[in-house]
Amino acid sequence: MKETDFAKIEKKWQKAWEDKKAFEVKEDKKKQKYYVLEMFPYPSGTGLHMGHAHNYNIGDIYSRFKRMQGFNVLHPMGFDSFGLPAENAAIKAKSHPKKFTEEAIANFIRQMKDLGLSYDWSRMVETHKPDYYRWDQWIFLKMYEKGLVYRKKSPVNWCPKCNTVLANEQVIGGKCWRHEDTNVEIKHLEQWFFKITHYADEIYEDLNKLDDWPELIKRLQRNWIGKSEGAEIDFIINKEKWKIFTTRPDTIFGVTFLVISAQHPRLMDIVTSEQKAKVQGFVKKLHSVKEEDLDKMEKEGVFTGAYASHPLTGEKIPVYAGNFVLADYGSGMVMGVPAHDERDYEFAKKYKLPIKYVVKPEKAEKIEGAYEGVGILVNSDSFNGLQTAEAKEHIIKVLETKKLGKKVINFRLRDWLISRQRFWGTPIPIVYCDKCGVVPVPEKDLPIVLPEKIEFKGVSNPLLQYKPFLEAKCPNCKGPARRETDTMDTFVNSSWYFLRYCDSHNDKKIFDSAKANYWCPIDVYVGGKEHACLHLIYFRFYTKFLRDLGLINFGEPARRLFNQGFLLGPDGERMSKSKGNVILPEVVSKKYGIDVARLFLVSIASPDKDIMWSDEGIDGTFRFLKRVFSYVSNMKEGKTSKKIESKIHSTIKKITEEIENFKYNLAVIRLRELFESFEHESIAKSDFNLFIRLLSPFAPHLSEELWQIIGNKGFVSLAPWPEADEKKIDEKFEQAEKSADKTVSDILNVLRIVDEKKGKANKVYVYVMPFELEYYDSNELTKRVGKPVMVFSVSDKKKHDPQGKASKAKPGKPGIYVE
RNA sequence: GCAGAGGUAGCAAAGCGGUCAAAUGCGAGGGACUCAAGAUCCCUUCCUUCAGUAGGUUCGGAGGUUCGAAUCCUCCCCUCUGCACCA
Repeated sequence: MKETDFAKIEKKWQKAWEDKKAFEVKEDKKKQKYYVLEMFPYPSGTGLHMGHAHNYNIGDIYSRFKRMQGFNVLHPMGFDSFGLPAENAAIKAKSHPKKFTEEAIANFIRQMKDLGLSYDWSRMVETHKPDYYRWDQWIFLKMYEKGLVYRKKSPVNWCPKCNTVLANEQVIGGKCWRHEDTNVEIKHLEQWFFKITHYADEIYEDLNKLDDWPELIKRLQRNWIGKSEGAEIDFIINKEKWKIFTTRPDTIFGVTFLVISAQHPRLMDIVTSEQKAKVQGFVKKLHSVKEEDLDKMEKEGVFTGAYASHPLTGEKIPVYAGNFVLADYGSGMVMGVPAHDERDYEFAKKYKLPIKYVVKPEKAEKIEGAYEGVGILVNSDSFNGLQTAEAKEHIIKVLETKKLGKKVINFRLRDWLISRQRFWGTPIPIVYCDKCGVVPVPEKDLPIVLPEKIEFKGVSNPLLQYKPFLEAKCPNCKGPARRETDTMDTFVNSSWYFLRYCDSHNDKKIFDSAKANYWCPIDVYVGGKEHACLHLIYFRFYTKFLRDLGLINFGEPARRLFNQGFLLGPDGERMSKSKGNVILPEVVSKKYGIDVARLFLVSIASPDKDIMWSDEGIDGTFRFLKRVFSYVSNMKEGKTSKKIESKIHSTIKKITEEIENFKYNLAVIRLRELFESFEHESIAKSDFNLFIRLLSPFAPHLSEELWQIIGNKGFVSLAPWPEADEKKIDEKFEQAEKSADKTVSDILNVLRIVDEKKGKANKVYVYVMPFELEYYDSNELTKRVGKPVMVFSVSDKKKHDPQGKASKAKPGKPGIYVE
């Protein structure tokens, strides 16, 4: 077999699948649906590399498996085609991003088809097309209607390289998510926000329902959303109520100071004239600190001169301005309980403020510093003796009756800033009218289309200078108005694409609800964990919003999430062009065929682990598949045996479970073991048919070819998945197989020793227990040992056994004689 | 600092209370085939021993639970990945 043949076979079947539309699906009430989705890619100009292939392969295996199991499998693909790289390329080439994007998409599609992925291409979505993004705009208007969109001037994250603002989620450790080396700057701008916080609680709580999501992702999301239950308590400063937020209302009797954020907009309202200069100096000093050093800063504060009165004791409590209190979380002011909070303790020590213990641990412990645990209240008036949890309830209740506080839940999650000062994104459907102000574009005027004739000259958004786009009529008064030039964050596009796949050509509606409800939610969603706090939060938010609009009847987009590991280059580094370690599918495909690569990728390790490409490793997979082909071309139809049937059915059982749990690596090992048994034993054609079906999800093209060679009709990709027949599985055959392996090595060991001591032996006699006779096949042993092997039962009177070796036989360990 | 994941034979990677000296692949070595090489096939690959199927020491380190631990518990060391003052 020539090495290039695999590639040729693959082309043949890719064409056949396409011609027969093998993977296109329709809603079918009679069949159970199954929706497998891989996160769609941004079509980058550099094309698709083996890392992408790995990702899609994982989803493809699953969808092929489910399809064979008889499910009506939706497995679509599309492109997240708005984004900066295309725009930057356009600026450089003085061209249009559409050109770059569509070239890149064409390239991606070609590459994906070469991978033999079983997509229903008829459902493809491309987010840069007006027939897609008009629905982004439509959703924007719906959110606007529901009060979930607002415009606000606020401090926002600005990436100087992207020349645009970023959402909180796109700032990673103070750097831009696209530019690891670029610090994000803070700018004060008027921007559009989606009120994702409206759903904060539900997004948080519903994580509990997502049993089949990785714990890691759920934990990251919980962390990001940061739900804290506590109380808002009023302290009176200058006869005015000032709120603080605390999760520990039970420690209220331990308050010895308050700290207001140095960035608090109303800070100066409470500062006394004597302290004014000091406070101003402090605030000024803070502003001079660079953004990156902010978190390394020591806790510092300055007395404001003001005193608050304690809501329960009436005590006078000093108010400090502090650098460690966040202005935009809670109310921007906190109570200081140094006895029970590490930070407050540090602060109190520094400024010599009193420390008052009000919670005593239940078990006697020596307290040093702050005690943050739970316990029994002391020094707390009528609340003494209560446990932390009950104390919280009681104190809140008392505060509520006095109208000095209430129970509240705070979230760390902020609203989603969606404005981007860039061209290549979904235009925000808003106009600004001198008379009417901010006016949303009516639905009937959608889509607001990005101009095609526009020129790309500089770095800033060209829409700002492009009059045909800029000049609009006010939908209200029909007077002149100016169009919004900011576009939407690309994560908007990817937040609902999975729904559009269900009805991707609908030009009347965003999608047909019945269709979406049939296919969704996604049954298995495959993608990287880097989206834990980005896409995977946004699309959960969108799903809840669209449900509340009445468009869909479910609130979670994906039942199960699978995070695949990264494919690293042969050097163990992330693949990148600059490192020169990129593995391209087309290169590998030419040498081995793509099925070899696909099978190899899932053989290396469990798909959720990071794996390293190895040029030697793939040879092993190549050898295996070549062996299968040469086996078929020399195959003699024989008779099946109970032994081989047992092996087949236990393999079916295990592989089915292993694929179900994404343990592809183990499934592949089982397949190889099964095949090895075939090489040792006589099998029937039907046995081999079962093997091809098991192989098919992993090596789909080659399996089709084998299927055909063996004389089957139709696609093996659409053949039913084998069912394990438990009755045919017999443990003793597994045991026998192990014993045979052991016997082979024992025989060879004896032969070696005899060779050394007495010279060559040429015949081998094996004495087995009578009931084991059927497990030892002399043909098989002869083949493996390379010398004629005779198998006798120990009870056989006519056996050849001059040295009485038969007496050494034990169950599973036959006696051996050589001469 | 806090939280999580992990450390298994030359490498990669399964195993997660007995059936474990530990699947599988790669690499390495031996053999068969061949004039030879390659391909292919068979075998070996922790150490010792040997007409055999035995013994010894292993699964980051140190203890512990158990008749029995790579697998469970405690402490320690190392690696990775998140969150970094959210009150």
